[in-house]
Amino acid sequence: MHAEVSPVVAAVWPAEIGSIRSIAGAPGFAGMGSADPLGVDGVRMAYGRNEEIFGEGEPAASIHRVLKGVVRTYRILADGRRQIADFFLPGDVFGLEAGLDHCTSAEAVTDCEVVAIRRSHLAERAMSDGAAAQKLLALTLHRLHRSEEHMLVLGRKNACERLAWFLLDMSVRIPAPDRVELPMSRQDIADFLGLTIETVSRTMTQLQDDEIIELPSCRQVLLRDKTALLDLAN
Amino acid sequence: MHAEVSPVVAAVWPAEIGSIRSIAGAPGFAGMGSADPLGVDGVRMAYGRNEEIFGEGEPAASIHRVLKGVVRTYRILADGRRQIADFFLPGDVFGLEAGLDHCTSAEAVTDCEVVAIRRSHLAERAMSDGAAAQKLLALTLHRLHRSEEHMLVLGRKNACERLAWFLLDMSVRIPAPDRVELPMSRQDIADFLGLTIETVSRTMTQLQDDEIIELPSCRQVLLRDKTALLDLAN
DNA sequence: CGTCTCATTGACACCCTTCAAACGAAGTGG
DNA sequence: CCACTTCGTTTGAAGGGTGTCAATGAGACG
Repeated sequence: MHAEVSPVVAAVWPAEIGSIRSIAGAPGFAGMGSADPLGVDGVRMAYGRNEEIFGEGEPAASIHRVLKGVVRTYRILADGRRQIADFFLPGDVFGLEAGLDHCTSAEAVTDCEVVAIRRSHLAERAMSDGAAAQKLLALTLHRLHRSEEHMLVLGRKNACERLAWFLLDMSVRIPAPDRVELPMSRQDIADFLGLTIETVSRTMTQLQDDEIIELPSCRQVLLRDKTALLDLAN
Repeated sequence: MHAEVSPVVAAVWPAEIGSIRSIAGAPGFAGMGSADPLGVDGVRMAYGRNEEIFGEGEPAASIHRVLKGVVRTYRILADGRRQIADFFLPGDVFGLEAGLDHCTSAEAVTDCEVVAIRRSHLAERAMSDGAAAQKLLALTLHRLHRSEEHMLVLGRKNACERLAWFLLDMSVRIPAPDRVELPMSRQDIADFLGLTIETVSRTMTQLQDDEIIELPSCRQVLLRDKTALLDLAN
């Protein structure tokens, strides 16, 4: 949405730097990035809340791994309807693309830091190192698996089931056994689950009325009855 | 895209053979499999209409490539709701899994032939041959791309837009410029698009009434006004 | 011709969306 | 410290798009 590029840093890596807000404190900012689990060096970057990390149609020169914070990837239709493909938590990789360009956009849900890993470097490495290639494939397959589950949710589940699935998924990924601190807004949840913000809100309070969850605040969810949630989520 | 079928075929592995109907005519039924574009030998198999190729939960020992016919992969909920993940045409690869087991089921939409390629062989090959690994990754990324587009359709498009998108997609993949011979039933289309069979049927006739398509028979669709379709599909 | 399967059409209900307003929390300035 | 604004969330009322249930129609096959 609003990518403020620092004039100082932009000179170094013009196309790759987001806002430098959080990165300012980071020590080794002028050298190479940290070596990713994939075995390739990357460039560390920071983004403010709602800042765009990359946009649909831009050349996909890098894949990204979340270090801190939460990221969303999404596609939008001409009239503004948005479908969030997924939320990415620390450790997760996003921005995997089949073609040369990004076919989804990515934004920071919260202030966050990510490593951008050049595809060219990655390809080079993967070509010679079978284990690295396998890791990359495993990541992609995992994404595919999640996508297919998401499709089932979007195509065949009702609002209540969708939300139950979402909350359970978040509680597994956060991970905090039965107290989930949602990093995203109701609008994000709605666009992730193929619903409207009103339906998400209504369904949340319904689950609370049924004593399945509890909402101390709108970002905090206590999973009171996980069995019921699992039952709903199928 | 289209894999050419070698006349030489398939070792006899009882556990892996579907119906032998179509295979019966094949001559070299006891030899090695044909070399797949991925560079690994596979076992050729044939399946009759609606026959299961693999089921959710079964060990995923192989990935599959369609040689002839059409395949669907899907997931089902406990109460029978089904979401078809995709249809696979000749040349397409399906059965890519992140874990050890299949998390989707696969069935023959029409009588079909597929090659089953052992994951162990593939992994072995990919470990030493960087180009093979890259091909496999590209296939998986392509699947991911389609999944994410499908998610947008399921989460954010109405019945008319979904059907328009589906028909255009089929017309590209078949490929017959503006006469599409649908290989699948209305129920399959419904379960692919997250609709009911009745809604699919009604929407089809609505598109016909609007002179956007024409339905000589229920399996044959003439795309009269592709511009209108593209407009609907976004 | 009868049967079976699949597709189409109709009537009605309901879940979710839309539109609108009220509410609450957080931040700002007086 | 308290108005005031702003943003996000919740709640309400009404309407519409799809689903559900049921009946009819159309091919395929024996």
